[in-house]
Amino acid sequence: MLNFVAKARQPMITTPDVPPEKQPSRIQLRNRLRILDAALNVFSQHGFRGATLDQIAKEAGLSKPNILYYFSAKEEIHVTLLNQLMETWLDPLIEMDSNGEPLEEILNYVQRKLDMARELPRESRLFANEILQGAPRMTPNLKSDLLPLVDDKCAVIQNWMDTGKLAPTNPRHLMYSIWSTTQHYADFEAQLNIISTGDTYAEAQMYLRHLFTNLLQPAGHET
Amino acid sequence: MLNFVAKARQPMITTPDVPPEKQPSRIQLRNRLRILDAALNVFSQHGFRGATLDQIAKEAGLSKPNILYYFSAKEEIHVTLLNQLMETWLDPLIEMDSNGEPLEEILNYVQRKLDMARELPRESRLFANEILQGAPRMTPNLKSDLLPLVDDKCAVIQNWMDTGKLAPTNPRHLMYSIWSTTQHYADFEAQLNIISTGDTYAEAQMYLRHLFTNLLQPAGHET
DNA sequence: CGCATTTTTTACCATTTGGTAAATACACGA
DNA sequence: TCGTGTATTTACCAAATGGTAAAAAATGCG
Repeated sequence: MLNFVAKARQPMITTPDVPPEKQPSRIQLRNRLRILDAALNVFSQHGFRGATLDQIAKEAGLSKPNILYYFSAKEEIHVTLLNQLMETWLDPLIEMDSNGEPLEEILNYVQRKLDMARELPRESRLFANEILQGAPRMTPNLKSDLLPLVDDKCAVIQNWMDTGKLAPTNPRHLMYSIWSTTQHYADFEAQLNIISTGDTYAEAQMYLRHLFTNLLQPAGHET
Repeated sequence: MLNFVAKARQPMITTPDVPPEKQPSRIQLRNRLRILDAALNVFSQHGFRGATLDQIAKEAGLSKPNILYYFSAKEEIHVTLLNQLMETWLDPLIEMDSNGEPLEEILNYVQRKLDMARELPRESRLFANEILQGAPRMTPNLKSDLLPLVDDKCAVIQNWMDTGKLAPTNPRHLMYSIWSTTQHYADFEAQLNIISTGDTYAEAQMYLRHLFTNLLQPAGHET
């Protein structure tokens, strides 16, 4: 019997936990990855309730009981994905440097978010699904991780505006609009595939740069 | 036995269909509305696969077989909602007048979309769910209704830009950004509830007006 | 009222779903 | 190579799910 609880990324060099819990074997590592990858496909497309273990099992190339050998329940797979996602998701915002050049920092943030939409569309959709459903399993994470981070970075942006380094506007809604415009390219891909023409991401990059530059360029700095 | 096919809104005054199909009774009208309302709650929160007839029945205050007396299958409820949604959804864009004052027309469109996010959040989420899942049941509608409309309106906007009435930018991506920023307030409500401060919609209205005015105001027209 | 039609309920059903138990096959270090 | 823990399969199960048939109840109209 296996089923070690998802203590995902903690390096845990400091306290060598009382039960010495041997490290996972190669097979465990490989299969857990397979399962999480398959589950990401399924959950991001159908949401938690709409996804089935059979689908995940099939996609992972494993039997259903075998999946439940690595994860004790459907929900555990989901929360594991969600926890991993939080890190990835917050990272670009964390990187925003209060000592950097303000407009460049914002535009960089937009660019990173757009890159993530292109490179990690499944993750974007997993997140969108979770929030659409009322964030039943993510509310604690959002409160503990996202909220303080947003508060912090909005204060930084507000400061940039107060000191005339950025044109004044609502920092929170600026953030919302960065999130929505960039994630839209992943979350609404099915719609864009129907109505889009040309290289969507290349166009998006130019357009968004233009959009946010115009908004935030302080007066008298037009190029 | 009932179960008349959803030929929803067609006034059909012209051709009085060969089988004279008596019009639905008060009870039918009331119960179909109840069911659709309940289904909108459930589908918009869980998506098609995640929703169950039992949930819908419970929420509608009817028994499950009774629901299947009015709609022949779960899917039929869903497509009925989706069809009704298309009309509502496209309406603000249809209203955009090529003879109006360009900037005002765009800002009006943004305003309408934002109003819809506030007043019809369930519809917004139903749509988002459908697209997130790859638009399996809506692709035909999008191709037949949305695509030509978008092409048309983008041409109008392009014309406004070419004639100097709007600052030049990518009309398609302008549209994407209007959709994403406004719908975000409905679709990501769970997230906003956690991190927002103050009157979100009042702030959003001001912010979005500012954002798109800055983008589209032709040079030399700053107020 | 009397009766046909409409609406609702009761009792099902086959399939799918998340999950378990136990037996079997496999890997790998001594 | 042998044995022990690891990994996988087989065979299940109870509950949930979409849906049906037919009886019962309610409606409404002549």
